[in-house]
Amino acid sequence: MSDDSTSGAHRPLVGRANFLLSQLGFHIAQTFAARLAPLGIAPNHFGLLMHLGRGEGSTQQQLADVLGIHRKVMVGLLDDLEERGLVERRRHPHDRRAHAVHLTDAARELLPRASRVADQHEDEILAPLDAAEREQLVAVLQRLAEHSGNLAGVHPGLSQAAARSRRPVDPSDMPDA
Amino acid sequence: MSDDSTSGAHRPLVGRANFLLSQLGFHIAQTFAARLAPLGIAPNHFGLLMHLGRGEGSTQQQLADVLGIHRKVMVGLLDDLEERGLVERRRHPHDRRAHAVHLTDAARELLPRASRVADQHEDEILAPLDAAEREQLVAVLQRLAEHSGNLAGVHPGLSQAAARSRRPVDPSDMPDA
DNA sequence: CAGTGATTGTTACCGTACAGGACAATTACT
DNA sequence: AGTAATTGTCCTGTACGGTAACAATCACTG
Repeated sequence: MSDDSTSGAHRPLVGRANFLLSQLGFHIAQTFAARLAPLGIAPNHFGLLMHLGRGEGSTQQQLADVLGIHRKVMVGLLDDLEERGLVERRRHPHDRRAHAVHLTDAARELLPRASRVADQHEDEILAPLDAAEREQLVAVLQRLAEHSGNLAGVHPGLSQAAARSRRPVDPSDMPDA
Repeated sequence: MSDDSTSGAHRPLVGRANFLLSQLGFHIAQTFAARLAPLGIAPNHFGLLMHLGRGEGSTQQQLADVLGIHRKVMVGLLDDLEERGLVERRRHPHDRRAHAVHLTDAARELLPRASRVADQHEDEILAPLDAAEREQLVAVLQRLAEHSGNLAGVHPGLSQAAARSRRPVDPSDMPDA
């Protein structure tokens, strides 16, 4: 407190929770994208596949609403996934202008693998923590996420942060893999 | 564990620490940028100013090295800050091709205000936690950050995530301010 | 002291990603 | 039937990141 009178800006960034969270979050997003790249999908694709794995047949508009993105972005995401043979745009049974989005068998085979990648990634991130600390951290983060106003399970950077899956994985971006 | 045999992807994202950290980190970066926007700077500018507040006279190359970005990005950052009258590119005393970057009085007046914005922002993010929980969270995050391989106090998204300060602050991005 | 290579800051270029508006096809309402 | 709204898509302009190149200057070498 006594130092603040001189400049007020000397509190280091590494002691601020907001900086640490942002720094860690960005790093995690980067490394997760790198881990997912060999599977041919990006984190936003993974989130979309996860959602579809829990309920198919939705329209693109419904999916966009749930994930908090614009229809146009959903078009691009589904184009990517359809190109990789992971989703199908079927005709909607009740609305002929809408598509009913379904997973393919390839996606049902890929999804568990991607989920395992996420588990491994999480495990590596949390390596310095024991089981009790991990549990406590997740609980705290869930409280913070809920308070932040973000929709549960909806990543705010879905529309932009993960669209660079086309870029080949740069080894310099992967510190230890 | 018993459900994993069916699809393996049913573990919700909200229970994964890596997703929560990425989600929170992104949200924090966004809201922090919005809080900083009225001051006319972006988070990356703030980080640079913070660094300069602790030692002026460095060359642009030295600053770029410390912050882990390319010289070209530093040129843009300093262009922004110089345009806002926050930094000066003086002649380097020993190297006439390099610039010695110095803060202006306006920056010395702005820096404590920006620092207070960061404090308020942190306080809002951590609102659901009491003092002990906050301290423990910071300690845990520091451990994770150190293990992640990120340089202390260096934000990996410095080069890209904060360059949108020109965008006017969208009220829908500010949940409660 | 001349000369060659390396370094600093800057600019130009290119490819990509995102936001906005506009569009045909189809549905819902009157 | 006819009008308004919705769905999915496309087009365009804009901005950003990364590469290469450039003038100016320094450091080293003979």
